[in-house]
Amino acid sequence: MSDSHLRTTPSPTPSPRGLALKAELVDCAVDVLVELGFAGTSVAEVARRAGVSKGVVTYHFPTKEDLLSEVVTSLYREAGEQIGQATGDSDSVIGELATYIRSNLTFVADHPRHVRAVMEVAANMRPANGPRGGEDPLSAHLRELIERGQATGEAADVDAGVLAMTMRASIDAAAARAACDPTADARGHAEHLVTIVRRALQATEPR
Amino acid sequence: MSDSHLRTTPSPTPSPRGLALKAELVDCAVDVLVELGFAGTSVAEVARRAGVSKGVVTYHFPTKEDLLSEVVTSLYREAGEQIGQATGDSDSVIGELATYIRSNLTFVADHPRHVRAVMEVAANMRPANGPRGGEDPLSAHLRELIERGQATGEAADVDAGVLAMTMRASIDAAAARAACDPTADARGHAEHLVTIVRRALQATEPR
Amino acid sequence: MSDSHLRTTPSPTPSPRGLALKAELVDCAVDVLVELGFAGTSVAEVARRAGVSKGVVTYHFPTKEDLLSEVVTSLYREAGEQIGQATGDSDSVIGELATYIRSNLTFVADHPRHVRAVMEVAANMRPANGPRGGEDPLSAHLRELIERGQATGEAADVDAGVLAMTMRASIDAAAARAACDPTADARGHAEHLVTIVRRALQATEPR
Amino acid sequence: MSDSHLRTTPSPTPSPRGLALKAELVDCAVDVLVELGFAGTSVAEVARRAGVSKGVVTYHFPTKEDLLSEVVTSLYREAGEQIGQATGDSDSVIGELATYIRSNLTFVADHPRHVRAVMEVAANMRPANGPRGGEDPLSAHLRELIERGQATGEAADVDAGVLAMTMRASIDAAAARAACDPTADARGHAEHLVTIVRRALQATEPR
DNA sequence: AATGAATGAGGTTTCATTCAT
DNA sequence: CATGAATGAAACCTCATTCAT
Repeated sequence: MSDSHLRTTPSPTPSPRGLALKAELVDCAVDVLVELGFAGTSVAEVARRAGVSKGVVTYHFPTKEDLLSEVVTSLYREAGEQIGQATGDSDSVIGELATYIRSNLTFVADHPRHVRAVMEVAANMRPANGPRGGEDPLSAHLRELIERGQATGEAADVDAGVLAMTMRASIDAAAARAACDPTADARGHAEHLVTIVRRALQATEPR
Repeated sequence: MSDSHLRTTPSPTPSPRGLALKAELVDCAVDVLVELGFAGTSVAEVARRAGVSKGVVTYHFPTKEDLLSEVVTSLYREAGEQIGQATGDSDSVIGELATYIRSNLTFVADHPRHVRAVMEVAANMRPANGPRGGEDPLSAHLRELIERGQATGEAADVDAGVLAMTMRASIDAAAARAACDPTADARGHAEHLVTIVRRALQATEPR
Repeated sequence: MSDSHLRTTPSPTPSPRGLALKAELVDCAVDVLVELGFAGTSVAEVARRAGVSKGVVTYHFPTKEDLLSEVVTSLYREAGEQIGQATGDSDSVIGELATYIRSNLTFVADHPRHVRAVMEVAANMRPANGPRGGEDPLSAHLRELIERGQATGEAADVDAGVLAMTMRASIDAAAARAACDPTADARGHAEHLVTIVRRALQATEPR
Repeated sequence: MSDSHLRTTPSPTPSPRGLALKAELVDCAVDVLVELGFAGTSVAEVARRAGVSKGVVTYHFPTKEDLLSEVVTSLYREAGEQIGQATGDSDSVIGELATYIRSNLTFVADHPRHVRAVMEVAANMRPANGPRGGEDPLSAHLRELIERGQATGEAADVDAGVLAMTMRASIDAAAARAACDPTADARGHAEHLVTIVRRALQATEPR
């Protein structure tokens, strides 16, 4: 008890004040990313928009990377909460795909700027070990879902990998659009995309 | 050579030598963009790879933006030439869409690095007049094509705008993949995407 | 404790608690100076090692310079106490010199880290009034001792100033060595240095 | 011949202009080191004294460490040239020691500021692998010289390591003094130190 | 046409210090 | 007494750009 007060960096059990400011800084970083792009995003600009000194930013986020990582992480956190509780017809694979698309694009419609900011970061903050090939994990999940449907005969035999990539790409494109264009209708996009996917996977009528 | 007085800007009737060097510089810029990303791309690095002094670069491209614009423009030029002469079944809309997909992804398969470089630039070098909303012109062209097919009854009544966006997004995603992952099969992607689009546009009950 | 109104500077009649903490902070500063060097010594690092917040340090030592000065002063205080009570053959000058060397290097052998820390500070924290020329006071004291011996004929006629500087330099070098290298033998150095000095001061032909 | 003009960093075959400026920058760095100390030495201050912009310094010395290293290296280069051609009585070990002392302190007397600057750098720019214990190589050379004399019986049996350290320390102390105090007499110091060393090594009269 | 040199703005980060609680 | 938060100056470094040769 006597020696429980260490630390010279932000406390692990942060004061509400500090917590609120951190969130505010992340918000400002999102704005800057969306409006000025990754290359145009500087710690100084974030501080300026938050109305604090540059030092405040580096106090809470010792490194620029820390700040941007938090932009990404906080979105994932929110997405996890919101999407996690979205459940649809999980009895059919096509139903699951529809739920996936809808919950994704609903989330996008609710947080267009944050989503765009994360895309900006993801596109530019490359992992240390060079550009990674391989399949995107989000697509991979979709692909497995599709393949499951194909195994049961519920879904037609189109290439699962390509369809998965296409779905993800379509969702991301709608997200990008929604972030820049307030008139864009992400939820409408979802419905139409569901239709497209459904038609693509429709078992061909055994004449 | 025609006249001997000093010029301080690149000749309006450029010498073949100068042209070749410009092309070389663009090539090197592509390499740097692919390997180091937009943020890592500096004039100095391009010059180093080209084996020339930094001054040479700024002589031919007064501004960094000029150089990067040329990276983009030259790809469009090449793409226009190669894709322009690709003709398929232009009697059916679905045939035209297939040709579009195939020629696009064939081009991507042939120039993966250049394509990746342009994506890098496009993602980061935003137009001066803020983020533009509205429909991407490439998607718009596809949408019109689809709508034409729907008008004739050849294509089913899925949302043309969403399908167009989805097609473009799928093509771009495959391009991004191909640029990073030499084992990726852009042409295979094209065929599978054609299938997906065909199924999506198939009139529902031809019975 | 005598009065209960707020104070904003450390109490003039410091509590034992405060005293102990100040000593602890000085100790930590010594550690940091030794391990990270002057340039690497920050208030934050000292606080971290002491397990207190940065504010505690600046509370007890309003200025970084105050802290480092205390590092120096406290060593001098300890040295004064320990060396002051060291007495040897004070009947002969050479005996006094030997005692000086031995007590100095004994002290060094007992406090190698603190000594190193002070050297780090002394080398970098220069007096406000520019670099001081002139004779180092410690050397001056030695010089006077030697000159006294020369006046009585006990010591040979070598240059007292140079010998004094040389002795001090040798002691400091041994101190520096001892601080970095735990295998160094400061006390052995003392004996050998005594021998060297004795030979240097030996009347030439006692015959 | 056509492709012999690479490089975007200072040319390996530098123009006389660049060479002169580099030397000037090193000179200014020496001044700053002497007057402001290691901790007070900033690239900006060096640039200010040289009357050039900060960028010029980092153009010629990409890193602060590069600049300081050059301060050290250039002194060693000059010292090597000047001391290398100093030859004295190399028939006796004591003669060699005297020559060593004299040539060292002559050099010091000729370049007091540069020497002081290098000491400043050496004291603070610690090698990456922590503080190194062990014997200083310069002392080691002296020790071997002394031991050689002892092997032949020319030199008395005082501890060679301690005497070597003491000689080096005395030389360095005189150098430090000379850099700050223009009235200091390094050459005089040399003569008196030679006397001290000679007496210390004098074979005791075999009665 | 081409080069090396120079510039200065701007970026990230560190840090001593101050202050409200 | 003690703390976490905030500040702003200054450090090093990168880089697009300009210019004399």
